[in-house]
Amino acid sequence: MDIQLKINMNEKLFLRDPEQSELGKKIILHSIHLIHKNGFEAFTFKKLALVIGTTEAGIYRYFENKHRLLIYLTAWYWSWLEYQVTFQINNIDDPIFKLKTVIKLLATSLENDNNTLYVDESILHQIIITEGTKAYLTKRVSEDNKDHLFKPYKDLCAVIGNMILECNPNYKYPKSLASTIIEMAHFQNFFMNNLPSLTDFGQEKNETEIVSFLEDLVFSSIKKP
Amino acid sequence: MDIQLKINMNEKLFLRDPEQSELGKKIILHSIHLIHKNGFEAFTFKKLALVIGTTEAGIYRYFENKHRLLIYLTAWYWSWLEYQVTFQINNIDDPIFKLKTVIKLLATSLENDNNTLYVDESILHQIIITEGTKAYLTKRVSEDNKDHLFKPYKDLCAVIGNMILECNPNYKYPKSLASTIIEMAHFQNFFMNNLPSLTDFGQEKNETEIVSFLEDLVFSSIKKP
DNA sequence: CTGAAAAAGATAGTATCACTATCTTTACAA
DNA sequence: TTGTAAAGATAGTGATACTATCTTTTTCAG
Repeated sequence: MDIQLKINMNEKLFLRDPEQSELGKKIILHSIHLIHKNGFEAFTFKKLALVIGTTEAGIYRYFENKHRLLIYLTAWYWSWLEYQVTFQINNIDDPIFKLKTVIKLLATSLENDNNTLYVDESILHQIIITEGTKAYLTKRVSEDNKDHLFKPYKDLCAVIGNMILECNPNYKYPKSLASTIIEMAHFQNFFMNNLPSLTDFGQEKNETEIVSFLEDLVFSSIKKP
Repeated sequence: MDIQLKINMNEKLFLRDPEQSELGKKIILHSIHLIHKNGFEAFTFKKLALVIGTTEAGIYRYFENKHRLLIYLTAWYWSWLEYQVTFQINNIDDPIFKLKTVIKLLATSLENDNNTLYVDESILHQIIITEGTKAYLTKRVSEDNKDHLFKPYKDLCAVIGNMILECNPNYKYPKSLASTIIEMAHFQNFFMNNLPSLTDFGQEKNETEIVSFLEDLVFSSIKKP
């Protein structure tokens, strides 16, 4: 079975669709590697152009600027993750199991999904941990939000929020708990690896402990009295 | 009573101590206002110099670069907040009350502390919400951590972690829960004001609801069985 | 197969940014 | 009075974040 997964992206995320050309796919592939290697601040279109073997101007035809490219990558990631969630909980009724599946997907390293040829999901996951919040922690967040650039993130949050309500329809903060799970899955990972005294996983550096923490947090909160 | 609060800062945070001169204090005061107004990305030493009436080179004598200045501001903020916590829980024994005090301090707007003349804490609080995580979400985080630049943040986290253990000595994740409280107090505030569908407070936009959410989250988690 | 249009490549230019260097002036303290 | 540290003034450099334009290549419809 040779199935290709195609994620439909909001057209405002780019100037020219990078999935429609070889150059565009190279931009996605190599921007992920470059941002992972040097961090988003040190990442420039000039360096990217050099690696790809094109010119700065060539990349500007696809993305307005590097911030838009970051938003594109995060949007892609959240869309892909929502698909993974949908796929893995298919035919499952137990909302507790669903939530555990989501937590595991968020908090553990991903094996690469061979259905997407030019995106390395495990590296992208690392990028989202370190750089993901920078996509929306800006002065432009409201304008970008009006263009629906954060829809995939909000959709995933809504999906998780609904699972929480399935567990306990009376729980008062499903959306806030959902965004807490998402952010903390990543922050606890970053802390564990970089500022370990902010976590309880500094010795082992084991992602399964993050899963345990998040499960404890979530199921304590939504447990019916 | 005219008491001045002086926060001792790690010397690696600056090249020349900004608290020791008029120019230094102007740098702190006006950098806070400029970052608040235009965001950290648009903030430059040139613009700051123009506002203050000095030169770019003058500011470089105090701070290596704008990222170091951001780390300084965050370190100042967390030190100041730990002092507020210490002050407010003085003579209190009930660990539940202590935790509630911390949550309120983290999650609600601060009235300006007149004991610090050149820092506007309520604006600084806003900055830390939007820009605070950018201080450590970098490739340099480990080096900066070795220089103890994040000590105030880690200290506050440890204080909160100990309160959690006072409530329940058997709770398994005191530090991770502490860092979760700190980050979520800020993130839920940012979401509420900018991406409200990620929270359950979008209608009211009331900080006390964030407090309720965090209290529910924390006390559900650490409750003894 | 041809011709038009779209994409990509090549090159150049500009304003701003992120510094570094150096020289002069001011302040204040021994 | 003189030495020293801070601040001011000015200049310069290489990188960044674009924009513009012109040429070449590719594509694909007729």
